[in-house]
Amino acid sequence: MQVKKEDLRQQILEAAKQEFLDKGYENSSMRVIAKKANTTMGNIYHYFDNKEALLTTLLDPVIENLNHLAEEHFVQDDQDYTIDDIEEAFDLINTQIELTEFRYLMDECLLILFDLKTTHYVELREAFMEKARNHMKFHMKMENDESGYLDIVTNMFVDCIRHVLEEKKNPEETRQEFMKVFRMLCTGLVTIKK
Amino acid sequence: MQVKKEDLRQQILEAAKQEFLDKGYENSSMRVIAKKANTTMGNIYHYFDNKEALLTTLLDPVIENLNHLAEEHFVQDDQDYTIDDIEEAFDLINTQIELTEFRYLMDECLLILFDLKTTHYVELREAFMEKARNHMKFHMKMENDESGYLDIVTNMFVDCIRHVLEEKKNPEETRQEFMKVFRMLCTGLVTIKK
Amino acid sequence: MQVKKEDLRQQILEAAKQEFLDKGYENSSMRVIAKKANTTMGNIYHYFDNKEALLTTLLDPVIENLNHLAEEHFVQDDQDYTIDDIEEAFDLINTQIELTEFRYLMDECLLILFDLKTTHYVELREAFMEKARNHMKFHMKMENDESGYLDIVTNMFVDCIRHVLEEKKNPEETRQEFMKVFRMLCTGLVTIKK
Amino acid sequence: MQVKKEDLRQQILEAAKQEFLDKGYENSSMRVIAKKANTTMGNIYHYFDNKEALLTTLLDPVIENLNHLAEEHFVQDDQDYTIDDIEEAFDLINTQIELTEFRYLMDECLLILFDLKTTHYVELREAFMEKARNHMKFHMKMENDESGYLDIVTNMFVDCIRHVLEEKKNPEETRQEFMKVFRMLCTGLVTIKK
DNA sequence: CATGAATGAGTTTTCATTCAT
DNA sequence: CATGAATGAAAACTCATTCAT
Repeated sequence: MQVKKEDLRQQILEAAKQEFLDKGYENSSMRVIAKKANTTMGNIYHYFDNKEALLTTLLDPVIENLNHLAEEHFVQDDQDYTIDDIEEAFDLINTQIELTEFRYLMDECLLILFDLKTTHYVELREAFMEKARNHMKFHMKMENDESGYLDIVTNMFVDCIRHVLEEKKNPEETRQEFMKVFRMLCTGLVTIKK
Repeated sequence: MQVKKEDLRQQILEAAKQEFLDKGYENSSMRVIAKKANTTMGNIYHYFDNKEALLTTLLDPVIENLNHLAEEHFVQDDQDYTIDDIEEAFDLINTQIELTEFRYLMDECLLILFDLKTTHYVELREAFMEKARNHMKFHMKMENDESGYLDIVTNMFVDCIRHVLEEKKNPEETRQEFMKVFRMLCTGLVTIKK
Repeated sequence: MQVKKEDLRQQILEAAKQEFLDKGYENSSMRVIAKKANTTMGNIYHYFDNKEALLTTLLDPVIENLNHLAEEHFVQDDQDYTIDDIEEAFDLINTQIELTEFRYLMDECLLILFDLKTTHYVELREAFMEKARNHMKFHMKMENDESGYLDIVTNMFVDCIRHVLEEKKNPEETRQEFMKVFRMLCTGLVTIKK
Repeated sequence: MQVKKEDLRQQILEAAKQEFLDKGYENSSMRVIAKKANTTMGNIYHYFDNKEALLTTLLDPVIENLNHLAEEHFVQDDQDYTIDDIEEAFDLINTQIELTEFRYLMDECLLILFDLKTTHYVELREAFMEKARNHMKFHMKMENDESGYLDIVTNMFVDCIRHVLEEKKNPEETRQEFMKVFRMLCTGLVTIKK
């Protein structure tokens, strides 16, 4: 009946992750998570201090990855793309995406993060989004009066990630799907700006 | 101090709507809604049978509008757009969007619907999404093996609506913003297919 | 079945007071308090925000009385008593004790305060005790090297109050009992100092 | 790292004693005791049957000492003291207190016993207190109508012990402090009776 | 209509105790 | 002996809902 420590820990985390994805963190109940992890509520507290610790364990690596991404990718000396060199640029991105940490971002826990309504992660998330908006603003040479536009496009980029993740394919398929949608989004953006 | 019956009903609905938007339906508490509506929890139950009745009152018209939209707009004899006639097509849509029920869809309650995790509305929402996917599949002459792609694009379309609504501008501005993002999205789609 | 609001509020407070006296605040359970107050746990939360609010409602007036007492009675221009004028001094005190707020201190809740192990009241209590020690130090013309002695005597004074209160007699009897023990304590102190 | 059996047993007892003194028996948690004893909760149960067994091990010797004291000291053929021979009497007590089991009573566990709110020790404690009251009643030639007075004085005697113990000085200092307060208490008692 | 008291099941969390290893 | 995983009951507190007034 007894499972080895690390196994159960993973089972609990997996159950929590599924519940958080399904119901959202705030609506998930420890009782249900315990049941899904084939253990008791009390026992979960041997592995995690409290409900938020479950969230923390899942999201802290994600936040760290987001910060890495921001530091490494959101650098302002990149070229900006036009319709003329966009194909070329995509080839570059296509290669990068295989090499960089982009793929580490492809984690369902991102969806938990983006659905959160409470906790301090909301602020961390918004801080990242602000950076992403600034990055995109630079790339697209946007004026301040286009800020609403910018906001929407950035969110669509996020949703692009979101929906790729919801497909739950294998990493390679996920990457391709992401590139397909990303390309479409960028093409639209650049064409319209022209 | 006493408010007329219909007024209070609206106040309650408005408070519920704001709470549902802020916290999500499942995380909203009747106590807070009552407080925001300047009435008591008990009194809410004179106007609405239960918590779900609040949701129903808010979402049923939205569902009805979605169904109208599906019946009227998702008809298969529409022209499909190519890069060559896209400008012309947009002028048409631009006109339609002013005349048709599109504008009635521009209702924050849509956001409540799209954030729901439980209740039967999830199924109604998914049914509408399926229709929307089929519609888009036709427009874009997609093959079955592109279904993942299709799914993502449809969701992005939804998010386009979502984020326009979150801007909370006046109707005319909202419509323009929507058209801007919609045009970008479509341009990307069509260009890529070319 | 329904009791008027203020009645039940008092019932709950009385039940809490008895439980706190019996088991100590930390060991008292809301469930038991509810049962003793003939209501449900949930209902207590209509009257009081949480368990500590029960304590606060009981102890805040006590703290206030202690502060009044300290301000009014712990004044340093009092005469100090010697064995020679002690009888005379007692007559004075006997009168004062009838007129001043001393009698308001004769509240069982003092016992709750003195048994507390946690919460911020511990600090408030100790602050008062420090003042009382200083007051007694002045009266008894104590030197610093007698501080241990002082501490003990002050605590015995407190216990004098404590045990008078535990007798649960009517106010007049309580006052007399207090004076009897107080006189004994002071006589011992003064005689020994001589 | 491993400690010899008897050593660990003592460590656990010491940790329990400190916790019981700090938080009271009822508020102490086995988890904290285990941590303070540098062992695990489970392991405590190899040495002691349950939480109450910890208490029993600490308090049974104390109870036994109290019973010895009662049998040996609470004998009714003692002299009774008056104001005239009190100095002489104190010299006697001062000697006795060094020789007799009085010193064995000077055990912090007494404080645990006097703070207990539950368990059968409450009854044992009260039984001892009753004997002590009877003893003091005899010494002071009290009438029945002075029983309230008696109760208080006995409790003050207990508190006298309590506060001496809380000072945590070395045995000799403790004895002297006790004598100082004890003398003051008795002087007051006897003088007043006069 | 309106109030807010009342209920009971739900929530997260803690705790003494047991048990497999 | 020792570990720490596991359990189940109890803790404080919340919440949708009902009902007396």
